[in-house]
Amino acid sequence: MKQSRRAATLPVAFFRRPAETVAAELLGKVVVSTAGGELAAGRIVETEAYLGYDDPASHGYLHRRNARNAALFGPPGIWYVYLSYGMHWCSNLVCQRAGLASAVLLRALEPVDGLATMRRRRGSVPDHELCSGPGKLCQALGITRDLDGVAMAGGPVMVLQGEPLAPGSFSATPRIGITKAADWPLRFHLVGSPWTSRKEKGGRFRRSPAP
DNA sequence: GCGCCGATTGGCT
DNA sequence: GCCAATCGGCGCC
Repeated sequence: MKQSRRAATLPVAFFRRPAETVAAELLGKVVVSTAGGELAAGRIVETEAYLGYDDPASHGYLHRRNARNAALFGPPGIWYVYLSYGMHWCSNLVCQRAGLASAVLLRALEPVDGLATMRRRRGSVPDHELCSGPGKLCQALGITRDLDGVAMAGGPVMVLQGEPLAPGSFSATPRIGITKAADWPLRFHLVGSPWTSRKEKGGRFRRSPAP
């Protein structure tokens, strides 16, 4: 029986590639969570790639492995979830192959389903701030350490095929919130999306300097 | 609208 | 003791 393209879960092979490639291609895909017994879903509009043991910003830099980041060294297609600044959960999808410590951080979503649940979980914030950051989207989707090390396919939080993106609809910019190798252009976002963690700068969104 | 700062946990020096 | 892949509140243009 033929499955609808929209409803198909991404195959593990999708993640068996460099994090940079996966990060770009995750844009437009839909994350569906049933964590906590409630449905919440969003379209991915912003990601960040962490390349592996030779990326100074990766938690697995120089193969540093500990109790917190063990899932990062696991097989492609599993979740790596960690606590940031002692307060916020951040969700990654492991890429390429086990042992490389390569992953993609989900940074922002456009809410598409379960808005009432997201609003309740997030408190009173405007809708464009429900999932506009890695910690915020985890709170909105009910993601916690429970998801760490769990397979994406068939698990409580899955990524589905979205509509194909038009060529040139995304852009690569420097990574956010880190001090090492932050300038590497490994943050990907849908150009012009109002759902990202940062407002668009430059181009038509900013007045040109006086001549 | 922008920038600074504190909250709070865990792993490392 | 220090720092971190963050967030939200507050003060000041």
